[in-house]
Amino acid sequence: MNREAPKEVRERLEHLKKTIEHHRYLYHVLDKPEISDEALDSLKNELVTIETRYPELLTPDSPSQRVAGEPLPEFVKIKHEIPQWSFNDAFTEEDITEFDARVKRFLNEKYGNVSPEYVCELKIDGLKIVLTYEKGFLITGATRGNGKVGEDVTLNVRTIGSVPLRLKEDVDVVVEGEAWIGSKELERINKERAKKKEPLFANPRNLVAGSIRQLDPKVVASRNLEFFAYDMARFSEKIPNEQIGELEELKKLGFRVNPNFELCRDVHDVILYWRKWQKKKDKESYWIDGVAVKVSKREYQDALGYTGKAPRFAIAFKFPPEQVTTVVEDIVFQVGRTGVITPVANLTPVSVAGTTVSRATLHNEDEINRLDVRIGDTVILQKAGDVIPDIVSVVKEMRDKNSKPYKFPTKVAACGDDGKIERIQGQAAWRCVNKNSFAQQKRKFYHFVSKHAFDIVHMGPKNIDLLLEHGLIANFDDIFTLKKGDLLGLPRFAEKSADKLLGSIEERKKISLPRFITSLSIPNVGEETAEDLALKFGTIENLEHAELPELENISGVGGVVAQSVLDWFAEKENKELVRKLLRHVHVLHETKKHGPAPFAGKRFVITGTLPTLSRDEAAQKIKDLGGDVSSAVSSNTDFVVAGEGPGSKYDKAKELGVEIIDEEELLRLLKKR
DNA sequence: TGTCCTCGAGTTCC
DNA sequence: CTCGAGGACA
Repeated sequence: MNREAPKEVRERLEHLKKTIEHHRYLYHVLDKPEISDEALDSLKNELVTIETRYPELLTPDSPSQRVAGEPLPEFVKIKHEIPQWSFNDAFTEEDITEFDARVKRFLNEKYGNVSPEYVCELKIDGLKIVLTYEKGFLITGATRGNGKVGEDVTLNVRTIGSVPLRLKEDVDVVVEGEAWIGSKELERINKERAKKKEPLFANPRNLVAGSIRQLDPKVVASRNLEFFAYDMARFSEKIPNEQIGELEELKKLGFRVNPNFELCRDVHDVILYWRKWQKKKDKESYWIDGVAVKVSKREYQDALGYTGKAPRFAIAFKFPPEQVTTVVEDIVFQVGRTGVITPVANLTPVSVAGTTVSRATLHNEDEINRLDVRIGDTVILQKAGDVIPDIVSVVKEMRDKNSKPYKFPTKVAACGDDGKIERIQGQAAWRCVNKNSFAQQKRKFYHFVSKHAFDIVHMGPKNIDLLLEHGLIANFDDIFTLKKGDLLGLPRFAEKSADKLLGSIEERKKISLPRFITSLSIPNVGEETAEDLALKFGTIENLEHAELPELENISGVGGVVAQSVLDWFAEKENKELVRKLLRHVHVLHETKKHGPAPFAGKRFVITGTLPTLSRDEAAQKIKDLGGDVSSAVSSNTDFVVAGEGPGSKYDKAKELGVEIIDEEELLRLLKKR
């Protein structure tokens, strides 16, 4: 029994309906989508969820009641002799496991305990086309339409190079496949359209659908469409009894078949294939939105048959969407190590690109204004660089009439004291006026023990919080006077964990000068600058007494950084801190072994996950031989070392023609010298 | 002064 | 990874 829908839900439903209708109109009628298909899907999903929960709210005019793919009136309709089923969808590994169990249950009745093999093929994001051949000649080409009736697009299909007009054998056959367009071609066409001030295509599928449904075949021919065949029916010869055989047969007849299909022994292999392609999907020139999974044996396929709307022997195993919509529940503020205030949106948790996201940074005040994001807004969310959640835009149609622009606060409680904040002229960030807030202090501690500073392995943010809370540490040097007795009184701390923590502190009582400088949180001085300073001054005492001209003399250090260093050492407490730290810590003044430096002047950038080395290890090896490792690719970069799953740097390197090598090659270079 | 490059700082989830 | 800003160089 359902409760009656609350007012908020009814209102949200109305907003959803209007918004979806609006974007559907932009997409299908005006051919000018403003949001991605995935974002629109996400809104539709929410609509269906609400309607399922509260069936009394479902009305016939709801966008959820619209049948997709009705043929357009401009085209002659073709009745499909072979019904064109659509596949059911699986979105998660549980879904696919359940599908496998269902298949086995069904086959069990007839064949007993069998374990069917599956064929996995890439599901290309294009437009499904049905080709009918008689005696080897192409007779018609049709869109899928609603599955029973499609549009006759024969003239347009004939312009596609990879669709054979005549087969290699004089057979009758109906072939199904996907028409698609490569991303390069999409770019080319969009460039041309931009010149003519015509609206751009948002993605390849829009372009394919738009092209195939062109009334003028000449326009279609000017766009380089491609075609992959994947299924056959009504074959006048014998249809092979395995799905793979069918693909081979299609190749023999002269079709292009996507080469990345695989025969999987069981559902576990299917999942591995899916995971593999989820990572690799952006490397192909076509768009892939999932994996088509089919029971391989034709006999089993026939036994499984069809439900009312989809085959039981196959399923579309979709990749997680990379763009979804969600709601901004609140905007909160974080205080960084330097006192910078970062606004963060708390979101209704959603799954995007395979992980659940509940927070996203809003960067700064300007970004909030640019997006015009407000609390309660429905927003489009994606992952920037595959990791960091990023709010792309606000779905303004979903916004309440009474909502007002978000006003950046004048006070942030976490800044302590009266919470006052300031924004320095010409800078993007607001900062706490109070430089000693607890929040900021905490962040400095995180930095002090972090990997590139003191690297105290078992001292993470959790433990820092705990120690601060219990008043066991207040200054950095307190870390080195911790006693076992102090720790044992803390929750979650017993013999073992206490020993471990004290052990890792002990290990770091010897530290290199660059790391020591990095750990101090001197504004504008990071790892790289710390290295430069260490090289120039040799000891922390020399650095402490450095003067402005000396500092500015260093390449990479200008007025701002130099003053920043001077200001830091001018503070009495900071001098005191260094003095106290040196009581417990031995700073190694290693005389740099100036071995051979064959990589001198060579600049490297590392991206992705390397097979054996971590990125830091690889960087160290390069630096040992005199090479430079920088974080961004530019025309000055000599080599990009790319591993598994590289990001935008890989593309940038390609664009600039920078040499790309893998770990193996890097190691070879390192050895050779 | 303008442009390009590099570094610092902040970020999320598992 | 991305953004902003500091620094080098023409």
